[in-house]
Amino acid sequence: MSDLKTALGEAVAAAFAAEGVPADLARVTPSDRPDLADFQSNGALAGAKRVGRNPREIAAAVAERLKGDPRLASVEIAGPGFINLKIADAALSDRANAVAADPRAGAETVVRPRRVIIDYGGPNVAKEMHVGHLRASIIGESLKRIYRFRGDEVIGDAHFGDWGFQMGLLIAAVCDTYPAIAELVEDLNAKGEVTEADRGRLAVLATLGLDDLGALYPPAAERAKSDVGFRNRARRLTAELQSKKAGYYALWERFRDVTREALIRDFHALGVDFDWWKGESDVEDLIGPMVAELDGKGLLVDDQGARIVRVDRDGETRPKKLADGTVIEAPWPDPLLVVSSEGSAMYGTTDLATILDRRQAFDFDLVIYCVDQRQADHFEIVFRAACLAGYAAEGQLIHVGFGTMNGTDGKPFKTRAGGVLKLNDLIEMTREKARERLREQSLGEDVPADEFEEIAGKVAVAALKFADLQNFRGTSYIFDLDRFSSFEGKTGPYLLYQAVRVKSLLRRAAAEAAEAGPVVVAEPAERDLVLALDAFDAALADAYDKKAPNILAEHTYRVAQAWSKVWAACPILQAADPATRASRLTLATATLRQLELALDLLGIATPDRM
RNA sequence: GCGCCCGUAGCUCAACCGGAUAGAGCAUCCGCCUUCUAAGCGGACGGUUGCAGGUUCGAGUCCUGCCGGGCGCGCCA
Repeated sequence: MSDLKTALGEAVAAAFAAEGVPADLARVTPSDRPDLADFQSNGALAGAKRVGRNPREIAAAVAERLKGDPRLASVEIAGPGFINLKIADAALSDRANAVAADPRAGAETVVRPRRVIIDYGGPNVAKEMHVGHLRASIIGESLKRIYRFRGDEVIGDAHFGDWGFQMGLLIAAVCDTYPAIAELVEDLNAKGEVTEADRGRLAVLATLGLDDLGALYPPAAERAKSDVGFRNRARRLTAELQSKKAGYYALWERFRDVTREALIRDFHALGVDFDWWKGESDVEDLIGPMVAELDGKGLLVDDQGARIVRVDRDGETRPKKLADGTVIEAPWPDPLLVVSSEGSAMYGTTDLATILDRRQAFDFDLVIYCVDQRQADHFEIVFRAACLAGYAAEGQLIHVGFGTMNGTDGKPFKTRAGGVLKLNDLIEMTREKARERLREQSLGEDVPADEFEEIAGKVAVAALKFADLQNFRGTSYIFDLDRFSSFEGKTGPYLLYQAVRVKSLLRRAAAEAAEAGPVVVAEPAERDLVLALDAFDAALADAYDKKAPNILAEHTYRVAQAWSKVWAACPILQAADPATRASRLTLATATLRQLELALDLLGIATPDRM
């Protein structure tokens, strides 16, 4: 069952073909002029040049062929050759009934499902989430849901940053701060293993919380920039951890576990859940054999003491400025640094090994990296290396970049105090605002305390997520606290509110034993609502193809708005006659289903009341 | 220096392979609750799409050059 746009597209294509104009030009789109038509086709304009005919003449001939179509109330030609189509109310009613009867609310599935991994979220050990993580997790989560709903087999992977130089920094900082832990770690290092007898002593590690780690890491990272001795020590500790020295490894396990546990909880509160929590450490064992394999394939080249894979193709160069100021033509992209001059694996090495791991664990057709746009060059290099190594085919690895969240000064967002705003603080702030609003509605007295909290949480998450998702992912935007915690206008809570009003209405209808029946579209507001509902599949397909949840967000808002207008203009339970009431109840049910479904695909849960 | 992204209403953002009169929300102003949740609905105000050229029947969208902003450019991740 296809939507009106597709069905009309086929009819127009047939008419074009019959006129000898390429049918691929016969695209039907929602009308730019709702006052004149529901849909339009601009194909005659594009086709005129190709076939050497006047566009209006083509449009007239096509229109003539379309006039007999019972689904069309009118076919008109306007301007230089636009074909304007107005749908008959009966056809609109049919479509509404079809959407109402469909558990998927009119959405199709892909013809050929793919195996897809979506890498998103970007959590790291010892780092509490801040507002910057909002985009990374929200966009990826929505893409995961959209892809899965369209029929692909999808794995969401958090790709936990738990292995690397930052771990050495953290070990140094923790040992300097907590002598008892330092003593235990040295002891275990000396023994070379952790035995059953050490169980009790390990309890001291359990006192380390994410708060402690979060407080220790930033100053340590800062110190490493200027203090060469400290930096070298952290490097050494990193290497010793990576060789799995018992004490450091035990300490690191605590870092990993305490962080992962807290992050899983925080992500879940945001409606973000991963299928895989694979860490960078999980591919550590693959790196040695992988390097040997790359070497065997002749891909590794020695360069300034390091080992690299060149990924530039013939003739790909760019002017490059050297340290001494001279400019030379150098290959581009830069090579992938696989082994540093100190013999350690780098960021890109781990990423490459992760691709290999994913190939082995889940024979993917596609991996989507939902990561900050700033890493575009890095991924280009890694992807090319992966193709050269034979881990992926051209086009199977995609970087879906997103812009940064900036402050009003145009730079990455900072609080007034100059620090980062913790994601949990932002959520709690918004949740408190939701509680206040609920108390004003005096809903607080009517619902149990736990439901009250649940509603406040859902409203807060809806506000934050929708505020982000309505922006195209690729562009940076200015983070405005007021806008993110706003509940009126084009916001998440507005969308929830529309769905909740329908739920309330349907509860009442059930109590009055009011029956639903066939939809018969009559009022202008009803027409607009059905046209909005009809556009679901197109929005979904577009969001899928472009990996852009904002397209679905926009659609969802339109449906909510169209419903709100019906609500204001068309009495439902008090409708003039039983048939109208039955029709509107069906329309309400269909709208609710699509709204809840679309919101769910955006990662937003709908409460029963608010 | 080189590359990528961006510049649209007072503010924050949209705009479907180039199409008609560039759309929303917020803010401001004016209306609408004895009837299904007013977190709502209706209306008004608000634009030389950074600037200058070019391609086209037609450009916010494509090309060139400027201006302004953000980001990136092997031994951090």
